[in-house]
Amino acid sequence: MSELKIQHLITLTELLSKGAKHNFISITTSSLGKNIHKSQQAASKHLLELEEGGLIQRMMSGRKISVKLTKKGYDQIADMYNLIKNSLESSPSEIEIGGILVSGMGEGAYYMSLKGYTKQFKTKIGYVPFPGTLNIKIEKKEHIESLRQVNNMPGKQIDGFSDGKRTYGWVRCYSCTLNGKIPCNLIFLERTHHDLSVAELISEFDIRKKTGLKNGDRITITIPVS
Amino acid sequence: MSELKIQHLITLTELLSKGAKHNFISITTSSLGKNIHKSQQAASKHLLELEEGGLIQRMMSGRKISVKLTKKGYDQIADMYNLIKNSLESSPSEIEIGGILVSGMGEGAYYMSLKGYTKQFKTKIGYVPFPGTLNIKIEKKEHIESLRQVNNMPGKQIDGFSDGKRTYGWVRCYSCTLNGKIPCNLIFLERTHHDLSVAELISEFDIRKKTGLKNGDRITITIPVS
DNA sequence: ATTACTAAAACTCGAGTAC
DNA sequence: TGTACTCGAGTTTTAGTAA
Repeated sequence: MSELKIQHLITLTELLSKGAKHNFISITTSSLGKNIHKSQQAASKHLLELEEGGLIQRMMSGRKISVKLTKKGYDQIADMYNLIKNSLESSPSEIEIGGILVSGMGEGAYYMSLKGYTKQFKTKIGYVPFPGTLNIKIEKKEHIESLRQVNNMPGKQIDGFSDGKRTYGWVRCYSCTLNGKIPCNLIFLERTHHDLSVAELISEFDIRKKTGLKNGDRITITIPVS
Repeated sequence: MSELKIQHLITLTELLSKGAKHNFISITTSSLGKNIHKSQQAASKHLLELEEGGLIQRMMSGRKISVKLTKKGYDQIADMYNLIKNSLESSPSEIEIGGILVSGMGEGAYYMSLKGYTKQFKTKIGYVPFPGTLNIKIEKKEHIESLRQVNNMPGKQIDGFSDGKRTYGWVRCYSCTLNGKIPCNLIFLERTHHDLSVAELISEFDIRKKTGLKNGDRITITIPVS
């Protein structure tokens, strides 16, 4: 992880951005200090230390200083660059939420079968869900937080409607997979907007039947993230 | 340049590489400490400070800690990444050397016209140089250093030869431009290997005639770098 | 105007330790 | 085991200042 003192990285980067890779650049310690948000004295010391460490080549020219990175100095920056780059790239772009299968309120099945919803499901998520939702009890605080995060992401919105007697709220869908393989949709309902300790899943088929999952089984939901 | 304390960047990067961008990851302060080459106490403090700065979201789960980067935390890393990236990329890949045109030793003209050299010039740099070299007096210490750097780079080697009476040393050529436009070659001669306060240029044409440059004029040589 | 020294203030770290 | 406090030692930064 580099025996490079980290504060010097900023200084090196500043010099590099001024073009100090191949040519000597002429600077003053106070301008450098200003740019790295340190005092003139600190900048002067950094330069001295960088030279001592063989990271820069430093010459006095008149009252100013001429500096150029050495190969070692350049390599240090390149190393740090690659370290961050790898961290950024190896970062998986999925949210994982674990929970326990519980029995849902039977009413879900009824609502989801209403014509006002099914027409939209067909066009927006590509299928009419099997009647009935899969309820997942989320136990870990951090998974509830993750669910909150999903809730703040834009999803596929199924609009609410009214049949004259009453109104039915919107449903927001997030494509996801159950236990890494079963495709389904995580849904948020307008009416239960507040409760994030239970996640509801819908799927084209009867998941309980297809997978043999029973209440009390631990499951994992994986939601892809942009 | 970020009000982010730099030492925390390492911690953030470590968390990110463990996948803390989208999901809470479960860690102990001592394992984190080990990874960032700091003590358990330092790791604990860093986490506390990162949370305070709004860079991570932190939850106790049992005896361990669950951590996730916030948008702000992620942005900080991305910012630093882009900063370094820009520095690395905006870095011009040329060496610039300034100097003053002086009269060369007339002998240069003679040597460069020898068959043993001209044949090689034709094949290696594409032309037979105008007889006579252009001598540039380098005044700034840092430009002499730059010249030394060029001298350490691999160039196009014109081999020495012998005509039976005496031997002629090698010549090394570096394609460059004079004052940003005139194409020419910077040459190093075996016999003057040591003196880097004068640079010698050769060109296909008579530069003095073509440009009207006279002794005492300030000129700039630009040498492209891999 | 510069650089860079000294001394003191401000930080950061880790050992010891409480919980 | 865990986290995270206090406190002393070491390090870094800055103010003041010499050259």
